[in-house]
Amino acid sequence: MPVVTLPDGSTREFAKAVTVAEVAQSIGAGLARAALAGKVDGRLVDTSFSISGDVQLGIVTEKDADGLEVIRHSTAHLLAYAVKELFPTAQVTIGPVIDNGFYYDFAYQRPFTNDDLAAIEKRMGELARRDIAVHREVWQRDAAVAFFESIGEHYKAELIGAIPQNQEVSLYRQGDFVDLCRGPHVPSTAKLKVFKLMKLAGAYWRGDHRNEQLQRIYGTAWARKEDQEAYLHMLAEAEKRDHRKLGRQLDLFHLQEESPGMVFWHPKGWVIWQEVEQYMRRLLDRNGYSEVKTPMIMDRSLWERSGHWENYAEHMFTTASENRDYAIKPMNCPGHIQIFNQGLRSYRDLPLRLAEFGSCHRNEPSGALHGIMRVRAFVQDDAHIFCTEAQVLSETTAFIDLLQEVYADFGFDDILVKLSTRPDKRIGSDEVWDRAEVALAEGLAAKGLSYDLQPGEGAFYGPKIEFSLRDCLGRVWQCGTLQLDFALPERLDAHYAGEDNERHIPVMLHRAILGSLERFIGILIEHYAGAMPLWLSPTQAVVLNISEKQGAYAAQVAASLRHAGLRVEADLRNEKITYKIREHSLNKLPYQIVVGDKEVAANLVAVRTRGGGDLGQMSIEALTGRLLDEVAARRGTV
RNA sequence: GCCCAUGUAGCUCAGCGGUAGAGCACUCCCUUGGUAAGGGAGAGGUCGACAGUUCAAUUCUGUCCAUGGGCACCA
Repeated sequence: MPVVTLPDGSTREFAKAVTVAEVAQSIGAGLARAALAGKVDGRLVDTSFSISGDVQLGIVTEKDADGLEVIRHSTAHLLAYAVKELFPTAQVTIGPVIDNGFYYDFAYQRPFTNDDLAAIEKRMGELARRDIAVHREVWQRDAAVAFFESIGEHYKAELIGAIPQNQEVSLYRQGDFVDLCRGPHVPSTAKLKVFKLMKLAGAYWRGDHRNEQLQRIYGTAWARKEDQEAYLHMLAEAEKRDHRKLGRQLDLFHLQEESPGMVFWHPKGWVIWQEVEQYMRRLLDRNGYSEVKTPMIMDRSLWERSGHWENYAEHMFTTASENRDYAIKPMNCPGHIQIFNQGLRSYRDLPLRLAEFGSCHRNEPSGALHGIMRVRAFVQDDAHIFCTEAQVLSETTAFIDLLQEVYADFGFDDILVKLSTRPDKRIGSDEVWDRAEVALAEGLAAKGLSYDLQPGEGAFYGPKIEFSLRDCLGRVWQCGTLQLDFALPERLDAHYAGEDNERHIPVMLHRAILGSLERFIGILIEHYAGAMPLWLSPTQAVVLNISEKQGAYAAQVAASLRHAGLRVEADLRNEKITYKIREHSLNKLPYQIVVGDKEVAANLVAVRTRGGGDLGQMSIEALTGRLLDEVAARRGTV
């Protein structure tokens, strides 16, 4: 006599065991048609799931997040089904749900082509329209292994073989296609209406680069056609904002073959850089940091002592001279410890905060490079705080305050936090790691920040907190970091005299807010789609004369604004005003100052914003005040 | 580093076994025009690099380099 309690609190009693589908049918035919899965006591199940006892039940439809998940998962299976029909010798592996869709990895004797992709998508559509029922079957593990081996699916057999023996496994069957899967799945392929295969890629079996490479097919799937269209539109928007495209269009920087992963900053791009750097410099100064500069090249022995040579030699650029081997610094910390080590330090010097806009080089794998976001030469807004263990908490909270101020000033308000703990490859004892991990967690707790725990993702010398920004397209970028290090100061012989007149080893905090300036500027470009807030705009205003007669006045207006400290150009070219406005608008120039005979006569200017807003006529003084206020407030310009 | 794709004028791209084309940008001339493209003329390319096949290679093949999408990596 199962009693089913529905989400609204109402109950239904059945004379015997019923399936989720039958419960849905008892509520209404519409709901029965819409049912994709059920949620029984919090667990997602198929609509064919049989309820024999008293349960809480929710009918999952495409309106639920769970329903979308089921659709995507089932679409991944539909993809595998289509591939097996078209390429019977392809072997299936795994096909999980990811953000916005799914993928499925296959092993096949030749690479799939884009033509194959189109054929597969077409077949998926045909299979979906055939309304093929999806059945769940429960097998004994060993029988399942034997079955998949017998049909030549060795990867599946390996996966099932890893499941504990005597455990039952569930298989899903649709038509001729059978796959191992925990489920649940939609009851029929006809529920899968909105999907699109996106791209082909290579991926290692089980995510390990020592294994063979499989072929991954990515797809997107949605409950409603409008949702998919919105998603595809978002992708198109993201492409328009691509910092590589905008960097070229706006003449900010370029990259070229001769120095892969290293940026040539053009004058306009360098203005943005300098604004960012000077802003950070002022803020660090106000927050008790001392700026330093350390050598780019240091003897190999120093990197051996720091442990970097052992752990990262293959990713360091090296050079040699007069029988000495050097490394080009991949990071600034050993250099900062050299400064700390000069002279005898006292506990009274702590905390000592050494900051550097540190130019680093790392020989990143060629496949990792990505525009100016992932490069081989970069500058970090790096600093190292030498302190006592007792000071870690206050330094952590002060750092978080500073970081939040910076992100807010750049226009980011959605910040994600992750705490990464000890990796397998590490230096330092477990007791030290225990203390380090606790200290960071306490700092986060003190600021009331919630975070994701990433076990095993810490640096080799200590745990870390990572701060990521979510931009206006919802994409996440890791920028800030705070890394606790109990190991490196000891390795490089840093110590101070304590109040007890004993020798102590300081704790070191590695920290950055922007991360690399290259990457951060790339993020800014994409976040603002190139239309930077006024304070960061390479050219803040351009003065346009309507005809040659006003040339001298236009030049004088531009000079006056420049004198006030603004970055202003005069465009006196022999072109129509519409032509100039179009060009400067495309270049995302914040303010366009138009002067014609009327403005000259009245000693005024006509002001237009880059979004097309007409601010009308005003005096040069009024305009100057307005622009300076906007710069000071770090506001965005429409 | 691995898989796949791509590399033609400053940019975006077309083309093709008989050594190249468009649009925009650029230069000059005409035009002096009031809020997103006025008109005309001109200049510009060892078709990523190096080999090979061929009477002939930008085109076909191979190797390398770079870029793009993923994977792996990211101190």
